[in-house]
Amino acid sequence: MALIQSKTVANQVDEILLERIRDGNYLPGSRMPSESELSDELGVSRATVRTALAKLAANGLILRKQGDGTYVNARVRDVSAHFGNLWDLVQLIEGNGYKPSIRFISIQKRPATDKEALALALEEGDDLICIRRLFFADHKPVSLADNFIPFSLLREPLESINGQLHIRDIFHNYFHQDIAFVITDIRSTIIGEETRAFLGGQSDRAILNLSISFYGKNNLPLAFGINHFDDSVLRLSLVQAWA
Amino acid sequence: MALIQSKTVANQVDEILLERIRDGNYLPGSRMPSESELSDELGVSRATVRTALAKLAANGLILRKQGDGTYVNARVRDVSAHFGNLWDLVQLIEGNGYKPSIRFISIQKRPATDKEALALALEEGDDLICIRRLFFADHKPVSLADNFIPFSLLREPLESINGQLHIRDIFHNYFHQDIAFVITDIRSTIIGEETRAFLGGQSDRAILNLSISFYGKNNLPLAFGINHFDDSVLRLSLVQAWA
DNA sequence: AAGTGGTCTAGACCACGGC
DNA sequence: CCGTGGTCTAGACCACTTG
Repeated sequence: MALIQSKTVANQVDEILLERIRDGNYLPGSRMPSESELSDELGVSRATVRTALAKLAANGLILRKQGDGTYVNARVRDVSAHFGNLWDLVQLIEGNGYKPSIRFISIQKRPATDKEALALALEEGDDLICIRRLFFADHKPVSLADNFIPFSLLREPLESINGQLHIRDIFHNYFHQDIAFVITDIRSTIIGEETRAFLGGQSDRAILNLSISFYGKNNLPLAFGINHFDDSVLRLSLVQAWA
Repeated sequence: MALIQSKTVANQVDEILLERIRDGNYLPGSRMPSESELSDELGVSRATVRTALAKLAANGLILRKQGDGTYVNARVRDVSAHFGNLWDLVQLIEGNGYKPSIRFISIQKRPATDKEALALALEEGDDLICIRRLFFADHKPVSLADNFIPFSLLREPLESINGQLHIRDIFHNYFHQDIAFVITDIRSTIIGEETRAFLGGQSDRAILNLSISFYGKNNLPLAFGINHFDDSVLRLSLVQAWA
C-alpha cells in the first residue's frame, strides 16, 4: 500500500479516511465503502480498518449501522472540540473558526503554597515554576492559562522554554516526561479582577474555569493548570458517540 | 469460563475486571495480571482481553506500560464522571458521594418557538413535548433539567412516561428510537430567577449550563436538553487518558 | 439471499522495560 | 534476556438491514 512511514498502520488509515472526508471524496451524509472494500483497497486487514473506523466513530465523524453501512456524519461541521482535545486551546480556537495565537505573559520560580504543595505532592516551600499565557482568537483574548510545575522536574534551562508550545510538548522537551492521564474539573465562576485585566469585558460576568491535573505514568502529579475561559467568544462544544 | 449470559464477551470481561478493582482484588497502584494470564484464566482470546482493558484505560482506571505491565490507577477515587457519562446526572451525583433522586416537575405539550423548531428540524408551531425535572443530591437540588422532544416522535401515551428514567431509556421505551450521538455545549452563566426558584442560593452566582443535542442514527435531531447545573455542590470532574 | 457491521479467535512479530 | 504491552493478520461466525 502507498503509505508513508509514520506511526501505526491503523493511524495511517485513519488519516487517509479523515483526508477523504475533509476533501469531500466521502460526502457528508453519504455511505462510505464497506470495511472489506477499504481493507482490499488499502491492503490491510479488516481488523486494522476497523480500529481506524472506531476512532472516527468515537469522535462522531461517522455513523455505523449494522447490516447497512458506514455514513459520514453531516452534522459535525460546527463542533469545536472532541473529547480528548478539551485541553488543546489552539485546536479549540481553530475549531471555532478563529486564528489562534499565544502571548507569553510570564514565567517565574517561587516557593509553593501549602495548597499547591498538596496538589503536586511536594513539601511546602519547594520551588515551583509558574507559566502564565494568554490565548487569542483573532487577536481577541479568550483564555488566561496558568500552569504550575515542580521545579525539581525541570531538565533543561528555565530560559530555554518556548512558550508557544503545547503543554504536552513542553513536558516532553524540557522535563523529559510524558503525560499519561489528566483529571479535569469544570467550574463556573464570576470573573475575577486579575483575570479581567487580561480578558476584559464586564466585571460581573460568568466564565468557565477548567482546572487540570496532569499525571505521569508513575501515577505522580506532573503539573497543575487553570484555564480561565471566556465562553462568550469561544464555544466549548463537544461531540461524542452515545455509549 | 463462569460468565452469565449478557452483552458481549468483552463487556463481560470488562465488568469482571471492574468488579475486581472495586472489591480490592486488584489494589490501587498494584500491577494486574498480564494479558496472557487473564486470557488463560478467563478462557478468552488475548484480543478480547485487550478490548476490555482498552476501555478501562480510556476511562483512566488503569495505566498500561509497555514492557512492564498494567497498573490500577490509584488516583481515580475522587473523580465523579468519565467522558461518556457526562449526561448521566444520576451517575454524576453518585460519583460525588451523594444519594441521587429525581423530582418530576412537569410535562407538557406546546407549539415550538422558531428557535426550537430550527434546532429540532421542525416547522414553526409543530408540537413539542417539554419535560422538566429536578435532580437532587441527598435531598439538595443540584440540577434543573429541561428536555424538548418533537411530539410527532412519540409512540406511546404521553401520560405513561416515567420521569425517573434516563433520557436514553425514555427514548427507547416511549419513542422507539435510539440515540446515536450527542453534541454538548458547555457554558457558564449567571443563575436566572426561574432556575434559582428551583436551585436556591445566592442570586448573582455562576452556574454551569450544559446544552445537549441528541441525534439518531439517521442523523436527525431527536431532542434538545438544557441542564442548569449547580457546581457549588456537584463537582464536574473528568478523567481521561492522554492521547 | 446477499452484504453489512459486530464480535471473537489464534497466532505472529515488534518495541520496550526490568532483571 | 525474557515477559510485557502494542500492533497486525487471516479467517470465522453472528446479527442485522436491505432488496
